Amino acid sequence: MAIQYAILGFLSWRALSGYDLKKMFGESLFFHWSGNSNQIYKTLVQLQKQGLVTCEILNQECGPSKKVYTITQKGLVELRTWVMTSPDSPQLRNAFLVQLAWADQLTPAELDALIDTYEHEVHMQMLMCEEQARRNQLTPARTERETYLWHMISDNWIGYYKAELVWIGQLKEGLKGQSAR
Amino acid sequence: MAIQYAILGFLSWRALSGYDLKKMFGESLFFHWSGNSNQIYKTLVQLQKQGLVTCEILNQECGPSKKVYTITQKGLVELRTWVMTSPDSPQLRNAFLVQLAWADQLTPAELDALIDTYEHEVHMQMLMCEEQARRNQLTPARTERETYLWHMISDNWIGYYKAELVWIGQLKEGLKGQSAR
DNA sequence: GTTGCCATGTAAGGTGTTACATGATTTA
DNA sequence: TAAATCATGTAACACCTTACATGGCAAC
Repeated sequence: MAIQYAILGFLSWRALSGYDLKKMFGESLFFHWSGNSNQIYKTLVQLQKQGLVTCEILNQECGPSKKVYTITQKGLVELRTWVMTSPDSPQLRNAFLVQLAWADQLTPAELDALIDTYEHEVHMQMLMCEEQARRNQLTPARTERETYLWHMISDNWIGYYKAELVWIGQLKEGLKGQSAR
Repeated sequence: MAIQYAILGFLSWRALSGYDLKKMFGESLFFHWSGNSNQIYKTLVQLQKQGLVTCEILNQECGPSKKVYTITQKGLVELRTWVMTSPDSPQLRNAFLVQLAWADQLTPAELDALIDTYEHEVHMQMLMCEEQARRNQLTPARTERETYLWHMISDNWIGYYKAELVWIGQLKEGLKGQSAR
């Protein structure tokens, strides 16, 4: 999908350093990148080469100097163009479903344990998402519409986890019914 | 996540050639890999080196000869071990949500068009999933429980797309309400 | 004086993709 | 004879990850 557009997006909000972006990606659950320096610093250099961002070195009084990146007009156009491209359908990568596909060799107890572990994992993830949505930091809110959009993005994630938990419930029920026979 | 376990899984069902696996991954929506030769043939060689599969060259009367891979006892143990590992929480990679995060610079009409495109994409994907679940080919059904598990896997995917469509509906409603103000 | 945060960067490797190369056989 | 299918494989590269290197400054 390319992290470059996510970076351009954040820079369209405000000027940021590589370190700022690193933290943002590291903390955000909604932007799924890990926030590793390698990718971010390299991408920033590349964006600068393409003329999509400019870089200003800021010598701070306290702490080391940093490079603050600002999006250019060209960068804004590039971002806008990308935002308008036809979205791909989302790609789910749920390793658990692959595990489940070959889980028939497990005993009923082992399978139950596996599902419980997954349930717990999903539940935790949901709580973290809700917490992050509640704290609502590092989200631009320049217009009422933008606030709404970001709210709906959180909603999408939380809704997914909720639906997943419901599905897990059905799965367990079904297996209970099966072993009773 | 590693395609190797998905391959081991299929081989635990029946002996297959690289070409068979390539087709399976290419056709299956539930196993998200593209099914490119590079990955599959290399992985098979690697699995053979590890002693998890054995290879038999089959000279067919009609058509070119092929290498048929069979899972070993060691391979079955390896697969079982992996299936029992603690599942990670699923990772959603929905580029559309990232587009939406920076979509406030679009006009209402442009945003509507973007959402409509996504809705169409998701709808198509759902139909394809349903169709594949209905055809129900290339799914092992060695026990009643395995049949049930594979049914629930389809269900998970289809449920996701359905939930996504509901969410899109809410998103559109919300935007309508917003622009009315 | 060691831990932790700010800040930038590199090295190495994992995982997956598209595109291409090769060659035989079947079908239109 | 041109195309599609069967069958195996390589090359190049995109994207992302963990781990490491460097250095200053702050706090305890």
